[in-house]
Amino acid sequence: MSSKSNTSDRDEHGPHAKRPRKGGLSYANQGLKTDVDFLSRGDSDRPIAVILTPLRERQQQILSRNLKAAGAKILQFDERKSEDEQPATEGLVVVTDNPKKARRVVENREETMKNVVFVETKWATRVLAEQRWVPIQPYVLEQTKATQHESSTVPESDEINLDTALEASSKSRKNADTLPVWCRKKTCENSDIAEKREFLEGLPRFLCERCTITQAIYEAPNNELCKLLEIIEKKRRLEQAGGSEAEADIRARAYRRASAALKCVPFKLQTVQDAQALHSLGPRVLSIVQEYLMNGTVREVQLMETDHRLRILTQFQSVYGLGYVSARRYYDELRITSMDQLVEKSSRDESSEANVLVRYLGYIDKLAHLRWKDAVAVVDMVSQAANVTGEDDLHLRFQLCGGFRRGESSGHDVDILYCRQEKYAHDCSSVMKELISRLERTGLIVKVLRESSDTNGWNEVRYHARSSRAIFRYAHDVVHAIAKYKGCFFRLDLVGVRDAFEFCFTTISWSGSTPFQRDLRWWCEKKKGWTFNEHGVFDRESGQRVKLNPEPKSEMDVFAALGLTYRAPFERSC
DNA sequence: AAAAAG
DNA sequence: TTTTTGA
DNA sequence: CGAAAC
Repeated sequence: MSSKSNTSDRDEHGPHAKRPRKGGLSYANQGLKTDVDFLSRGDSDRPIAVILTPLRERQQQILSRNLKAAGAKILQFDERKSEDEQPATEGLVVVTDNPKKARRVVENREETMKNVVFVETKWATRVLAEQRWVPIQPYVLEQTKATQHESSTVPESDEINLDTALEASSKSRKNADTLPVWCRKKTCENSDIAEKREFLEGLPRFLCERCTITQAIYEAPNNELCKLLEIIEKKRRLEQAGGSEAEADIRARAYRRASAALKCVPFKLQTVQDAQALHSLGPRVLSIVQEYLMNGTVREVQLMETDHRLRILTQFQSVYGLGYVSARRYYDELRITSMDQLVEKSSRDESSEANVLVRYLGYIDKLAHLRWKDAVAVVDMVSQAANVTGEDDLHLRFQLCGGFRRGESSGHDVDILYCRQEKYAHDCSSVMKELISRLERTGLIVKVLRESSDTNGWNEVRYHARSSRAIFRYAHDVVHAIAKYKGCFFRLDLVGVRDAFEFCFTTISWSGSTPFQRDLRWWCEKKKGWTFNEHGVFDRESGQRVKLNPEPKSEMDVFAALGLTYRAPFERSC
């Protein structure tokens, strides 16, 4: 898109403008047609400058990277003063969670700045979610004008400070000239029903074409409903609703898909009609949605809390090695009706089946959820242990995947991928055994629950899955283990990619989320006639590897080669 | 359970 | 109405 | 080889 055409209709991008609808995608552009520089035109022709302060580190990283990509100029203000490069920018937006502190920081830094506007981080999130300019007015926290501070007596406490500022802001809001252009326009509320409906209907069919930005940073607006739907999903699986396991799975999955679809909606659903406009919500799910909107609760969900069997099954099913089938068998046939009984009886069980279970159950009461920060630290430890031991360097690179890569704040397991560094990529031998032993020696891995076999020697593997008939040279090395960090135990999954060129496909696959992956693979099948898996892309007919050019080296390359708009990991949390 | 294909 | 739903 | 689990 040329910048010239932008200039001509710049005014129409303001808060209130009734913009001409482009291809039916008005509310947000979650489809393929992305206006990359939608933040680059603010007041005059200067880019909009955005300061992020003070925010949690991870949030700041994510917002900063993406606002910049959208064309905004990012000014990093931390406590210590940095150097020069003053932006003589008119429109300065300060994105912050703490207006008082932010104001102090900004004032210390810069006297010449005019028209500073403090906005909630929600604004930035929405801008990115909708991929377009969003009026900041409803999100404004406080407005500061340098001239007004000088005239007013210096207030000591923050409370007073805030009060006067608010007063000033309401005055200056009327005084249009002192404000950046986007503030001069009147409020544009997102309660415009027609616009909402149009947005919902305009969402692309496949989850891999949408983005879910709010998930990683904030609780999404429809989070409560999503959680309820996911509880119903679990319940349907536990109860084996609908006869066979497969039928239960298909029906349960519909609820998961509905939840996933809702996670791409940047505003809170008010009516069933809103929900109806969404893809993958049919009559059954809508009746649940209606129940929720009317009562705030769903009876089927409450059963999960009241019913003893369902409660115990839920506990069992969370144990490594126990799926829905085994959980039911233990409860219904073996009459094991509590976690304590499970621990006791399985320890007396001699079968090899129970072996893994026992290994895991030994840690059951010590297992803890990790925070994002810890997961990142764990990757560091793994990397250290693998490469710096005074022994031969394994030349590995590591990649955090799973929920933590998508920016989720906590999780019960850490997924780490590894392969040889580029210089050593020709070597496809397995290092799994060596890596495990090094991690055991450093004390990170406490117990190996399961590891893939045949890692020695050539190990050429041909997979002839019925549906794909795909062929690849090496199976991935997989380790499921229990690890210990800071006195906490948790599940650690390691995946070794022996053909290093497959790494970008493996990274996409292991970064999830599950619904995102399903739709990505389904999209490949439908739109391209290709089969996508953790090894690469294969032609459905011939089973041959599809030669993508240029050969993808990163996730971004893969999206590009497929013809999909790139979605950052945190945009895949559906 | 929902949507696409037949 | 039948088929498909990730690998 | 198929079921179950991840």
